[in-house]
Amino acid sequence: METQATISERREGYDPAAIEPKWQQRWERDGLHRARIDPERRKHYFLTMLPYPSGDLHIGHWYAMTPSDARARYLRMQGYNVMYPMGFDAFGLPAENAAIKRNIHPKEWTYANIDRMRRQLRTMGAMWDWQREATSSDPEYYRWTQWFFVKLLAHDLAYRKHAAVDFCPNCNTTVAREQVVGEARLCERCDTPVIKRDLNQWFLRITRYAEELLRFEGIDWPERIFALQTNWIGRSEGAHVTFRTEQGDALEVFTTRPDTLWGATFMVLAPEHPLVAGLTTDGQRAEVEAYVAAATRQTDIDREAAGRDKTGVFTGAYAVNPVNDEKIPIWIADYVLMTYGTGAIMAVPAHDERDFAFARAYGLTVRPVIQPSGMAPLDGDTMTEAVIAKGAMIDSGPLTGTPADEAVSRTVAWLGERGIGRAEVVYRMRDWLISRQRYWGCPIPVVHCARCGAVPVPEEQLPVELPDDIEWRPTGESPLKFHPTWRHTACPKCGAAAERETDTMDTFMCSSWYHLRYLSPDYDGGPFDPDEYRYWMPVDTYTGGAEHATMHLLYTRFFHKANRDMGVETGPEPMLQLRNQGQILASDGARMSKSRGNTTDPDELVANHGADAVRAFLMFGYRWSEGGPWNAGNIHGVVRWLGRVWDLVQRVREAGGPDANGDGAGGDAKLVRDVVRSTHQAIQRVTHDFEEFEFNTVVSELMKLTNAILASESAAAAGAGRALVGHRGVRESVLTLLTMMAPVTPHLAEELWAQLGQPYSIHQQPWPEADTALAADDLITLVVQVNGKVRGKVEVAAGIDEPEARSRALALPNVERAAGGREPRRVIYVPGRLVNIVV
RNA sequence: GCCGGCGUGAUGAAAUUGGUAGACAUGCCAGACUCAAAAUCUGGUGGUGGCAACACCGUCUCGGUUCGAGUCCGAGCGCCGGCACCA
Repeated sequence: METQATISERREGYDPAAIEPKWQQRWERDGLHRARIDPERRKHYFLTMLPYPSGDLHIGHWYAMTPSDARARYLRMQGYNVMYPMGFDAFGLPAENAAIKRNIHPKEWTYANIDRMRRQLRTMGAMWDWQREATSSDPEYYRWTQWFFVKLLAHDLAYRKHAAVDFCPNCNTTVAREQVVGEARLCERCDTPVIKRDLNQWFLRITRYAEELLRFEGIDWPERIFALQTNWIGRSEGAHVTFRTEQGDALEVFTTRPDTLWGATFMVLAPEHPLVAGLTTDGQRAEVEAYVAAATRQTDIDREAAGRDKTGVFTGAYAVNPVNDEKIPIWIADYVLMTYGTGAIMAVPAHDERDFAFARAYGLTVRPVIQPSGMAPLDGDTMTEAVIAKGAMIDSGPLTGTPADEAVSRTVAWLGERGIGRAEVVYRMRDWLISRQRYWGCPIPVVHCARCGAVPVPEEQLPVELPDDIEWRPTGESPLKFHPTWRHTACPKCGAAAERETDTMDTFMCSSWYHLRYLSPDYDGGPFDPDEYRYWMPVDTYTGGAEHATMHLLYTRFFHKANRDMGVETGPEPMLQLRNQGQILASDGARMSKSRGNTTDPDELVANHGADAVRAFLMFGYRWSEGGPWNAGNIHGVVRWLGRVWDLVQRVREAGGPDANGDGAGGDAKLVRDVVRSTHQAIQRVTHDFEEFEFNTVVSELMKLTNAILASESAAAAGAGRALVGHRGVRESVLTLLTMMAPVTPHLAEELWAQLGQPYSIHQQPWPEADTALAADDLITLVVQVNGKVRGKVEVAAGIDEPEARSRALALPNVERAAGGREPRRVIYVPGRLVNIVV
């Protein structure tokens, strides 16, 4: 760090600490970043995921935001009317934990952090329109979060139910299924294993949108996100089949293999299945009750661990298989989950691994009803594993002999005709649990009335505000519950004394619509101003981390679709293009964390090198989509580059005005021509790379252009000793270089632009257009291969024709030697690229 | 088990449609400037052999297609991420 600090400090002139705040203030004063509706211009809503105000901006924020900013700036120079807003996802646990630990109010903690982070964010020199800032913990904001909730409730998209839910004992609150991570079932926030609790909680019916959420047409998002969301939603096609118990109760099951129905030799219910108690015979009751009790006590980790020995108990009851009226025993076992399908299965041990293991463990019949081709005839008594492969149906009553490719469809049709079953699609995704037993969140606007039940707070009474005076007790219940007065209110419907809901909402609820609040953060006639909505929505580009794939990114799509169906929004999707950046890791490859002490402080980097260097380095040093370990040394490259650009511009100034040296003559003319060509080639590549989010090559092309100008300059100096930079073409190239640098290093570009007497602001200049003719090479290097191996190169005129290229290639001594006097059998000529001589 | 992604110098990484592998940088080596160092500038830098011209090898491995493969196809290995007793 110490050695790097000296680089920019000692360079004469270029002092980022002086120029950066100067321009930031000027841009702000001039409202350069204000985004206003302008029907005459193409709009572009560029959105970056908003930060949680944890206290300090870290390098990850810079990595996510400054390349995004560069691209937003690029688009503005391309002529788009760009809106680039910023805000804070300000509700959440850390504030409350700080309150408990340090006795500071969450509100105070949060807003102090926001002030601090806003200051830090400004040092990035990003083009955020701060007048569109929104903070989710402001009552003016969460009024509308509540408004959405009430709407969802009115449209039956929110409901309350008593259920076994995931509870984090460390965060002291329930969490959504999406917020439980991995096989170990850890809390997404704090890595504590979650436990099950039976609670009355609020859910949003995201499952109603499962099918639509699987369709990604018309949105340009990474395939990876589609895969993650598709996995998460977990669609399964199969059939719903109604069995009957001997007593006549319907026993519903879902199966993906209706073609194996004739092989069902027993049934299995989840221990929690509502029919268990009624079905169990007196003889089996004690055993069944003991098993149910044991299953209830177990955690999901134990219960859902694959590969574990199967256990279960016979209920004493029998079911009737509707396809053949066969009587089969009903068991209970914890490998069947109450939360998926119907909580009951038909067991086909011959064709399902789990059922097979269970059947062998308890001596139940295994009956093959599918015979895959090319496999020896299956024998239920001797087979050692289930046969999953599809095959022709055997031993299946009227459908015996149905070939593999028709087995499922014909069975489903057959079931339908008899009213026994129908095709069904089942999803793994669950409804979104939004209740949180915490204080620092958006209150759920519901009043519980003894007579009227759960009554939504009327729109005109919103927001239901959080009380400031609150005590924290780590009880696992909402602190709001212990407030002396807050929860007592009158039922909005009947006026009787009633109690407020004391749980608050999942903060993902707040962030599901923040892009709408940015449209008009001060609007109070609705969550957003419809005029702003019509102009700006949908979001054109969205950038942020892929870790939100099955949480925020899924929730926000759901929210949008629900809003559309409720008449609040329009269009199929909220965000058209999504790009994910990777993560900056510590230099040892581990995740950066304050507790590990391996973080990189962006403020310090800015103090040492300036924001422009940090921005440029973060773009240059990584594939943006990948990220990687922090490497402090590599920033030297961009620091040096910026210094060279600065020095170059000083020499251009010294050389005088635009016409100081005209266009040059003689040897200089060629050098000027080289510079111009490099410039137009750079425009082509930089433009392409900005479009593709390839920021590392954006910067490397800009460096290359700088190097090309410097190389021509020193060649001229070595020749005639004149200053090449005085030529109009070179001066224009330098201006073009600055223009293309403007999105990457906005302060330096603006400063040097001004120093060259150009009109303020460089950020309002049009993006340069490449002239194909000027970009064209007049000399090209042809690679000459013999039998596909490079044996030489020739410099030729760009317009060379094939016979000429061929004879030039064959004339090379090394080529002659490699050919060894043999006659060419074939010559492949790729114009502008190579000549391959096959002998 | 299923579904994604990735694998290139000492390091970060480049490489339109298959067409000079390693652009642009970092680091390192040498030189210039300096009393010296830093900074800056110049040159070199994939491996092996050779004074050199040059040759051979080289993009995780093996095989294939092709005049030509980092890129396409097949099989495999390794790492990372997601899902998973999901019927």
